Amino acid sequence: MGFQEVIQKGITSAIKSTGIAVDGPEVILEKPRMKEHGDICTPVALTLAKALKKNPIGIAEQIAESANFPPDTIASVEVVKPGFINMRLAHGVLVENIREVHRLGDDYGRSGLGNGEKCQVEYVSANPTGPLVVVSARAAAVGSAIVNLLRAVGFDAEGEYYVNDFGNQIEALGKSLRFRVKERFGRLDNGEEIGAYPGDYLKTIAGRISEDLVTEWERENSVARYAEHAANELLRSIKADLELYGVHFDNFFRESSLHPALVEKARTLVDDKGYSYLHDGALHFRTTDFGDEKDRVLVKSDGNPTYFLADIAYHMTKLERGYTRVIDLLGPDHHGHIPRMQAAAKVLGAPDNWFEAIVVGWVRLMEGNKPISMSKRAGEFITMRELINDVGPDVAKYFFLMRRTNAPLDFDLELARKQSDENPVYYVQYAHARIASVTRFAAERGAARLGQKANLSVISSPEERDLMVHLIYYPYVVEGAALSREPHRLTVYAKELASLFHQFYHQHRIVTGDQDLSSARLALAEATMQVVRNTLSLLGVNAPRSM
RNA sequence: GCGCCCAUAGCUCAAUUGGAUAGAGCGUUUGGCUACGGACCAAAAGGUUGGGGGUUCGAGUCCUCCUGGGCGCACCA
Repeated sequence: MGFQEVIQKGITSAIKSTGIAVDGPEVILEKPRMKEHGDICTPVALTLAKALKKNPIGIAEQIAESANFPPDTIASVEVVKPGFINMRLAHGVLVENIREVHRLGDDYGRSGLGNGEKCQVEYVSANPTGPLVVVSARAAAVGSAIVNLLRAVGFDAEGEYYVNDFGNQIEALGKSLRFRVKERFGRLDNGEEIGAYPGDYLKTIAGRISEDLVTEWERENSVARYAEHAANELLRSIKADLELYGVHFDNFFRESSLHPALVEKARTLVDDKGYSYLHDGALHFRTTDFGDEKDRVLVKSDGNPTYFLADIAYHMTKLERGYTRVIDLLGPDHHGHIPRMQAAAKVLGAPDNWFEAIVVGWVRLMEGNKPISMSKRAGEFITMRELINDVGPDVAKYFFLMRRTNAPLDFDLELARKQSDENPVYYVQYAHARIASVTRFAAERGAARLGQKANLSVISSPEERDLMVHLIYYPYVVEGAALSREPHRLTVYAKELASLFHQFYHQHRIVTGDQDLSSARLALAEATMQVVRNTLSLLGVNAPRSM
């Protein structure tokens, strides 16, 4: 049981034992914004005052007086102004937490909250019609961080990439590749145009196709060969880019594998539930019954299934595969899909809240304060690979994870390139490297082993205490970030942790002639290093021991 | 026109999901190492949270209207 649960229990039973309320509200604990307000506080008396129409201060005082906590957890309880109960943690609980960090190591911050529940995060899922661009880089960073977070709190989470290797866009891709191939061998017809995908990358792919193969494909007179080849080549390079970025998917699911059987099955399912109807020769899904603004087409009047129907089939497989919850990361231009997918989930028989959509906000690349213009149509855009080559995977990921996921993001390349104190990534990594360096120094002095058995009661300065308080909150930050799917909380936490360490380091020398003090401070520094590493690991960012 | 998202210090962003005096970094000004990493630390200045109204003990956060920006509103994916 964590320290918060212990406090919660103490307050809850105080509310009951004093007879303030038989069935009190959930005791919400918060970290006060200001240090003067203690280490932890609760506004529960304010909530109670509202319900009971009594004076909140009085209630708070009653709770404060009768609350019992295990020894060495709470040092002081104070009731202030409107009715807050502010508490100060005892040194013992902070010390015990440092030992906990050492004991658990990489597992500190992990929990079994999710009970091994099987869930899935689908992200990136960009069409294999070109290289990944920067918005996909953001989705990749966010998606993989969410998977890491869910695993950390005990969910059996998987990351999946849905490959749209079917349909009109792929056919258009085939045509464009065919153009590049004919261009290369000088076989272009008069007035022939490249079509939808004019980017140079198809030239590269065309350049690797042998003339024999081309002759064979031309004999079949089918763009399908070109399309299949292009999609496979592009998917291969997308996978390579993701590998370079350090983002690993558990599965790549191809849309083509849904056709035709599963797509047909999905259509039948909607039919059988009575939500489909024919209109103008096309089969429609009455998604308006579930709050969508208009009904959506499932089968076009030419007999071909829409993307939406395939997507229903895809989510049908997710349900069949036993995920109790699926989280889809959607591009900023796809937020309109949410209502129809919710409708689909209902008709598929999924439980409430089974389908969850997160919209990843736009990314605007900046060079200082000058936006970089990009046009996908003209084939001019900065790819994810170019971004990684420019600033490195760690910086790229960290920048994407600093902002709330659904908010638009300005990515300043000029700042990202800087290896200096202006760059927030290095600030955090520097703290880790600095501690690693100190431990090396301590080892030379033979002080390293002392850290393990340190008597932490000898440290008591404000800087040390602030650091310990921040460390004790880490598991709750992980939990909150996971449950709210907000990985950016981790970057905020990491920055604060690094800052508190730097303050401590600046104020106190760790390795001194005083062995007791040295080993105690070393134990604290090493615990900090461990938590920095755990945090960065969830973000998918390296924690270098030197830089 | 309808719907969704965004708007917080000069810039980039936080704000424990309705809590206390809205906080950091960068930039600006000023100061700080003869010992463990100066990619660091400290101090100052910087705000009508886009605007009006409402809900209540309490609003950046919730409801409403308005302004400005982005994106959707295909028998495309």
